[in-house]
Amino acid sequence: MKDGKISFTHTERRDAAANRQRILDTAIRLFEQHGVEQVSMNQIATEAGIGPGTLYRRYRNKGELCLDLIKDNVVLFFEDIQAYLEHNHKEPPEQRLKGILWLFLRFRESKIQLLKGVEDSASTNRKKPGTRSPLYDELHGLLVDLFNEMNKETAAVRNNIFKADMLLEALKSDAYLFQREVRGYSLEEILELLYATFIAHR
Amino acid sequence: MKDGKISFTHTERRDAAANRQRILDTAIRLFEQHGVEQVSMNQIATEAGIGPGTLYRRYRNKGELCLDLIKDNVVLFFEDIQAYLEHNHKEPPEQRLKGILWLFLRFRESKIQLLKGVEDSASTNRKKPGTRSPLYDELHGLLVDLFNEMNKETAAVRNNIFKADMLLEALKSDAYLFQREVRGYSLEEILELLYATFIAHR
DNA sequence: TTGACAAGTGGAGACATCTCCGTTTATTAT
DNA sequence: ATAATAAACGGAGATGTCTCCACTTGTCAA
Repeated sequence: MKDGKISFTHTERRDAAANRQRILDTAIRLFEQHGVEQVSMNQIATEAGIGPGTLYRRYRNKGELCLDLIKDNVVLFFEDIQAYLEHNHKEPPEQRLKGILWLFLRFRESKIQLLKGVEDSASTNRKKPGTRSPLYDELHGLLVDLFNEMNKETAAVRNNIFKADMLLEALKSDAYLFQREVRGYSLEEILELLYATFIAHR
Repeated sequence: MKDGKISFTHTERRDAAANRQRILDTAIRLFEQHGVEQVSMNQIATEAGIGPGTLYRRYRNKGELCLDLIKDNVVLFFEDIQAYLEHNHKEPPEQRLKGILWLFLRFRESKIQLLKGVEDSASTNRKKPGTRSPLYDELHGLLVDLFNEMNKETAAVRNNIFKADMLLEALKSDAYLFQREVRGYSLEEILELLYATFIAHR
């Protein structure tokens, strides 16, 4: 066999793969050129030389397309977290939680437009009201574990699940951009404020 | 002069007022019949017997229409808060904060669809990224005052502004409905969890 | 090679939001 | 009354999301 292509063909036809690459390239170019929010799915389809139906066949909405564009970064992000936790497993959970928040804030900042794209169409477009992405669930699990480590009373688990939900709520595009642009805080200041609000609690 | 009508005319023509009432009646009927999310502005315009342009002339989007439908309730809600605070001004600030949260949760529950309508088009539709409604600012001010009362150190004001932002974030439709429908909590449970997360701290 | 079939395609069109602008109408000053 | 005028109107149409389905094309097995 030449390479992975043959087994790949079983799930994606070769012409389709080519189209997919053209979509991705076109989207990246247009997003960089005009900003994620300004670019419509129609525009992407037209510039990629395909019909709108073809585009929507692959990505059910703009959010899925955005997500595909950062999928690799998401994987790297979780690897970073893994590495960080291993290197710092002796630190107190408060510290490790803060470290994860910092990693997340930097990730969020680096992919700010695409993440907003993902969240926007997720909220407009969800069929099931409260469905969260696997990304959400994975982070949520990590946070809950750390909160549990901080407070060993089993009665607190419910509180910790809730607290993790609230913390993730605070990290959403809307809330984050509000702090960043209206309140005018820097990344570092937001980290401190999050720490004081959700972790320090003396 | 006959009465107040003349000065009123200066701000709203009589035929326009009639149309406005028809819009409101139609919207209420359709919202109750099909649910806020399912009803389009076009549908409202058609059923009210006016053109879409006329509807959009008065309400720049569905959110503004929803807001107009609960404006009276919002006023009542703030009066409730005022009365509550006056009757309980001797209680500790933690208690008063909890009381306000309870009033808010009940208000939110009673107008859940319309509030979601307001928030949805506010987030889709905002020209200025982080602009918050006056409703938001008013509540925010109340919360900050109570947090400040709980912690008199002036250095904490910044933290308290942030904490109030986070608390309001937690009370948004999205986060609230997630707790309600996915986590399966009752109003009372959400109140306790909010209290434990944002107020009790220690 | 070839035929069957699943995978992929494209574009018309259903619907929604929202704008633009020529036309109509209520009101007021004369 | 009537004319002037500002407010209100309505609907065509621009733009966007997303679906549907008749048609085309790769792939694989025979």
